[in-house]
Amino acid sequence: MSEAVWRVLAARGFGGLTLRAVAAEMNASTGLLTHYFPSKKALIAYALDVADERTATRPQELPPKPGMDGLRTALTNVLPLTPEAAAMNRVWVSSWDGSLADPELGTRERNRYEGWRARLRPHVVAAIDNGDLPPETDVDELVATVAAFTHGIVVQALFDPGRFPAARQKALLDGLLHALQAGH
Amino acid sequence: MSEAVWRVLAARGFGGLTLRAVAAEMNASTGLLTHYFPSKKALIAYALDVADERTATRPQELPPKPGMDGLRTALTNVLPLTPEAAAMNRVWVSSWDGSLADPELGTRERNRYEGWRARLRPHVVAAIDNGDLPPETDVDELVATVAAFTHGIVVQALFDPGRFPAARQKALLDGLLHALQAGH
DNA sequence: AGGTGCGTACCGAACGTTTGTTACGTACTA
DNA sequence: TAGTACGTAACAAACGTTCGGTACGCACCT
Repeated sequence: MSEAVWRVLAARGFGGLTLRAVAAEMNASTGLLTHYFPSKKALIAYALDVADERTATRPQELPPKPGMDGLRTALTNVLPLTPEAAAMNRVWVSSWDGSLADPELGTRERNRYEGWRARLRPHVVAAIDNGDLPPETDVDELVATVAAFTHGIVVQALFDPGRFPAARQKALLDGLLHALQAGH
Repeated sequence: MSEAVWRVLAARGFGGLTLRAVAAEMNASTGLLTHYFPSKKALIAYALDVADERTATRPQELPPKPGMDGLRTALTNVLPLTPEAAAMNRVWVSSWDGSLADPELGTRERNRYEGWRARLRPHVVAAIDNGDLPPETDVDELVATVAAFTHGIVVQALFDPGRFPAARQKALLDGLLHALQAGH
């Protein structure tokens, strides 16, 4: 079931997520879908769950050590460096259309962002403790900054993969982190 | 006509852009719409034109002087600091769903990004000439970086306006630009 | 000057398709 | 027997698209 939903998501985005598309993808009837989902909104919610889970369990590079390197790794793991990672990012970006229109989904996306920033926070704190970042650094501001930068690179890379190959994405991230260190 | 299209876009996003919605918005029939647009894709293309024009002619703060201040102004003008600017950004973000699914629209969005970066470029060059940025700065990398950061702030602010009020958005931008100067 | 022809602008209705949803039937299981 | 797990069929609504018809204006002809 989650497999079929994900395949539809990857192929057509959230805008192309329909009961029949999912049913066809698993060679089943629409009755099966309505049996498990009382409404379309429930299907969308489940699709977001699927995306959440695929995001959480995706292959990730483990942070080598706390601090700046850990932060770099955490952000690198988000970038569309592989076709699979690109597909995942495409799904999330495509979800923003509906999330901006529906307040309920908007709240969910806001919480998702909040969770991501919360997961980034310890790395920044460790980087400060390590002396990689100046002690007077405002943690929340820096977290929001690197999160913004990373998603900005994601979007640009999705629309122009030729101009933003994996190597450049990583170089851009390195450049930003280096600049933020300020006292190297 | 462009007024009606824009109202639909602002209220329901690109996902909610239908012939009937536009027709209703201008108290006309669907026949009028099909008279001017041979297909739905033509309507979408026109809607993107409308969005492009509203973006180009939106009220902007003029760059006080070339260099870092000019770059800051150019980026500030993009941020969703007012309800109108937020509506405009919402429309653009909502357009990404379709642009990721349709190759033709994808190319168009890629070119739009390219144009934006090209417009940012002179400011970066001037900043280097002024000594605001180190002479060894890679212009294209820095342009991509500030563009990424800005759009990343846009998305976060759209989903969490409470946590990203205008003052914080500007403070975050200032913080980034300050960090990029590196030799103050 | 006045009729005629024709392209443009638009309406209103209908078409076929796709959508989400509902209802009903059937098989299996406990 | 009761309940879960589906399939099949139909539904109304909304969609993009097509089409016949009307009104208007401008050129042309006599």
